[in-house]
Amino acid sequence: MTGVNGLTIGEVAKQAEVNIETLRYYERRGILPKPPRSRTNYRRYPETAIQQVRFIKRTQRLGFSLNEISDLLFLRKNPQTSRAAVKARAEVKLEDIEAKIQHLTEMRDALAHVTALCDGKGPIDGCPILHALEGE
Amino acid sequence: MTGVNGLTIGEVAKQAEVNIETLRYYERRGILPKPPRSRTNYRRYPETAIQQVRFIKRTQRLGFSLNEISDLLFLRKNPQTSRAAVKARAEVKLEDIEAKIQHLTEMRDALAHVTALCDGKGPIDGCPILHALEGE
DNA sequence: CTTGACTCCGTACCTGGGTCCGGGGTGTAT
DNA sequence: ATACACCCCGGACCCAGGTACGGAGTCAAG
Repeated sequence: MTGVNGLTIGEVAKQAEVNIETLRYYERRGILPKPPRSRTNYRRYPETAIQQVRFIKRTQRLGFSLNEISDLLFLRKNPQTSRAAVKARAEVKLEDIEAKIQHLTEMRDALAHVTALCDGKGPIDGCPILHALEGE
Repeated sequence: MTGVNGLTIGEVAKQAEVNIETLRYYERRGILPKPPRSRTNYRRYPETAIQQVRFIKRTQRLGFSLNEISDLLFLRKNPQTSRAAVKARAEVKLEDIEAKIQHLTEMRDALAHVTALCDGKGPIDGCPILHALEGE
């Protein structure tokens, strides 16, 4: 059954390291193309499906939501869209991520500062960490 | 009614730029302290509530869940703990934050890398960003 | 004293991203 | 031919984080 006829959903799931349900979910979401079916209605995926799923997962790990990913996939299907459009989306995401890093860094510095104020001794009352958090 | 008696829920919502329902939700979750009530059972928030809500929202945008935020708030809430315990909590959070920065930095670098491949010119066909995401 | 905006509460509903369930049909190795 | 793993589907469920609904009470202005 495996072979020239295509991959079963289970095989794709295993190769792409996702749950079978996730594949059916992506199909419902329109984010993964509907594969052809066998005579007995089994999904028969082309080999490329594995790469497509990995693409989705990888892109998700870069901080894109499934909606943003379908947006990217939609762009790719429209030959009249430009590379600039893709690049623009990537750049927006990049700025998102950079802003988060920036804020987290500020928070880390603030927390590190406050933590350093405390020698870890004494009662809660007058704890310099709590004092600093309250003022914030 | 506005003034020395405290802020209404609507005023706090407006100032902190959240939905009224969100404030009541936070209260149910125990993330926002229950404010005193007026004779007629209206919530009367102190001015500091606005800052508290903004703190929550800011921290959330940095990637902390509401549970983690209550954890952070727990630092200043628990009167039983010693300074050492507070300090320990703060240090764990510091590590959390550093891990998040690390993760985001990896995402940023990967995304910056693929983005840099593209000069933003030409048709989508052969777009190096999509190509990189597809193939790896 | 009425009107319209505001508040109360409980409960239901929504989005995102899945995951599981159950009753059925297949595929194949023994 | 029987067992057992695999697949089908619709729908329920999960967690997180809210939003909306609706009937009832309250407030402030005119």
